[in-house]
Amino acid sequence: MANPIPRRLTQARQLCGLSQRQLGIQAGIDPGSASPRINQYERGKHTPDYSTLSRLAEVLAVPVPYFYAEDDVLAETIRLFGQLNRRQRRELLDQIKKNCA
Amino acid sequence: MANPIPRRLTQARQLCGLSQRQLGIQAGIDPGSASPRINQYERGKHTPDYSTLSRLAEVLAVPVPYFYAEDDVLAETIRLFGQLNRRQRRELLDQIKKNCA
DNA sequence: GAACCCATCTAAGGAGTCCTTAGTATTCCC
DNA sequence: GGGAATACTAAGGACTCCTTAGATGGGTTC
Repeated sequence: MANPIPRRLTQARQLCGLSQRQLGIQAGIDPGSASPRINQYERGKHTPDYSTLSRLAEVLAVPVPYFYAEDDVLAETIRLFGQLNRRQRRELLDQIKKNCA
Repeated sequence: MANPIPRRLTQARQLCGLSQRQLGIQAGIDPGSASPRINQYERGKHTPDYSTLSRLAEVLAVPVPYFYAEDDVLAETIRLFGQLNRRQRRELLDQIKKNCA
């Protein structure tokens, strides 16, 4: 199975209407290397470490695990989870537990 | 924020009742280096690449994104999501969409 | 208690990956 | 054409990982 980061990163970035360079800069990457780095990530040439991924997630307003979801339904579930408040998250988890039992 | 992999990996491994070495071997790592590698992952000394993480996830029966969940509620949501069938997953996603709208 | 086994953990260095620099190609706008 | 923005790539020094070798502590058996 292929690393899902390239696809997820591109998806989320384009949804935010950012260029590769802009995304990198907003995530705190040196402006001189922001463009190649994000490009390398999106093309699967290299993989960002956790702290980089964490800052990218913050800029793109998605939870970090979103980048690692192969399954589209799981990816969307994770993305929307990030928009719920604490009570809604708990309620959601309780509901799944019922389905599993 | 700290990388959640160490904590999640330890949690999932212990739930399966495997030793660090056993987990590594079952994930296809060379038996001669399985023990130190898993230990380094669990202690946060090093980070596994995607293909390694993917094989660990398979052995431990969790989705890959589970390892990257900082939030405990999200972690449990992702873990249980992996145990649902396709229809249940769709239903779950539809439910979240209602909550978001 | 000593000899063994198992699990956890660590140091160190060769092997491998990433980040930076420098640059190309394409498009769009003036 | 000239300028600016975007996407993209090669190459090498900088950095991280994987492997090897071994230390530590807890059981168990003799």
